[in-house]
Amino acid sequence: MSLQIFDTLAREKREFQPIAAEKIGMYVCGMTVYDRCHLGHGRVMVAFDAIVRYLRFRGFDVNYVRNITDVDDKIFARAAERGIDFSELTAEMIDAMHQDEKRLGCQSPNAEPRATSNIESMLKLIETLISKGAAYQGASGDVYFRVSAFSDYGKLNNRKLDDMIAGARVAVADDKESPADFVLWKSAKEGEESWPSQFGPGRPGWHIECSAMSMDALGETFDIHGGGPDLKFPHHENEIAQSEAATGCKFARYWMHAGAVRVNEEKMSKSLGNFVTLDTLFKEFHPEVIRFFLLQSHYRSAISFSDDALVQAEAAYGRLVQALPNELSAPSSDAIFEFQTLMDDDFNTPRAIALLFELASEGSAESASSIMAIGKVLGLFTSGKEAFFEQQQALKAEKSGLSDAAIDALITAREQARKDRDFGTADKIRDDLVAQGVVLEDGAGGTSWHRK
RNA sequence: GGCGCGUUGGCAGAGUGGUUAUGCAGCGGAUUGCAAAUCCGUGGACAUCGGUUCGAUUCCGGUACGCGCCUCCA
Repeated sequence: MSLQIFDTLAREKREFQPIAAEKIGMYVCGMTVYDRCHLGHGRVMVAFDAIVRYLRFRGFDVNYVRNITDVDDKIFARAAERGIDFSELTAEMIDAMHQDEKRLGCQSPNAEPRATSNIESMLKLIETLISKGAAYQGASGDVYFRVSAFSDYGKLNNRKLDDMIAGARVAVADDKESPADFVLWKSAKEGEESWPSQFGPGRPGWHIECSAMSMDALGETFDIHGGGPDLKFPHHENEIAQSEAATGCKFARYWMHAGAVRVNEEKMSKSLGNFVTLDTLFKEFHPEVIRFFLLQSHYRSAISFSDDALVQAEAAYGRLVQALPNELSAPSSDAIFEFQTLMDDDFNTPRAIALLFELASEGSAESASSIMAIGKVLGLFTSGKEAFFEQQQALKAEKSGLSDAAIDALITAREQARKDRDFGTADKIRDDLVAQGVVLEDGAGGTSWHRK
């Protein structure tokens, strides 16, 4: 049985064969830390976290590297707006990102190289590119990558250079040889944050950091390079050009891209302003529900976000948590085998989740343990059965105007009415509670309740 | 204009050349004072037009609609 991965560059599923038998080097483009993460960021984090977890379950020793872009115009602009130093802003956002990630049940990457700590390495790479004729310094002092020096330019996105220039919306700098050339080193203007270099004070262009840091961490050629859907072009195309032009070697062997999160048929994005931050969502829904919602779609498909979709996911996930075993025993080897078959086909998490439901309806102790075992590989059920429901109830209680004590008092009143066979009053109390999101359950041992 | 993706039942979302996806919701039943929860059962789909085929939702081609990238964005 072999693992198939859809490779963006090949535009088809390919059998996965790592460079070294048991080891995988994987680099994923991370966040530019100038603002809080939104659901689109969350999707990339969760998708690659599930992939890494599965690869590890599959026996691979994965070295998962995800960068932090902490040099960028948007960062400087936001810091200036807030009147703080840019490093203060990035420290705050990095911290927030780590919290969001943790709540989503993601394991930390093995390394998180930061652009500001790797400028030396980028300058070395730029130097190499210049010496090979693949880069040049313009009159403005900016250093550009010479796209014409890399004949494979456009291979990731299946584009021809001529077509790109023809429809160019690229800002044309006067000192560029070609509009498609992109900046490697940006010379500093008066008052801008800058780092010293042989090209004069300035800061790195966006793409060069990923080439430098990924190759530093994983070597000139490594196994998997991933990222969000909007990085395919130009970011990843440019990474390939820079890296391969510098080393003469193949850069990443498999390219993986997550699909977009959509809102009303449109991509969730900063520029459209239609994004929801994870932070906001966590106030409405348990983080595990968000993760489950994300995993319910295949990592490459577009996923439609709506409040209703999350409510559906919440109901579905709750059923699975309910089916979790009270005492863990050995999972069914058949179930585990099936899970592996499904995931081996380009990480089919929606199908794996369907398997979870099939196991839930079996209802045996073994199937319950299988749910737990499989869920663990997907990074689900991390809170455990009781804690999950407790946390979820606490979340809902916070939004509710009705205190636990008030609910208990109403239930006591209803109990009395029921004893008096005054079902009209009893039902009225119950209906009022339902209207306020409180559901009663009359059991043998009395009435229990939960918030919905 | 270039490159690419999608269109599956009320909604979400997999997959397959001929056989049940799965979930949420709905409906019927068991249960309940009535409910809730649970359990059992159940209806409902493959945008459109052609082609290939014994047979296509699944392969090929056209059409329509939607979406993404081509500028910062995960």
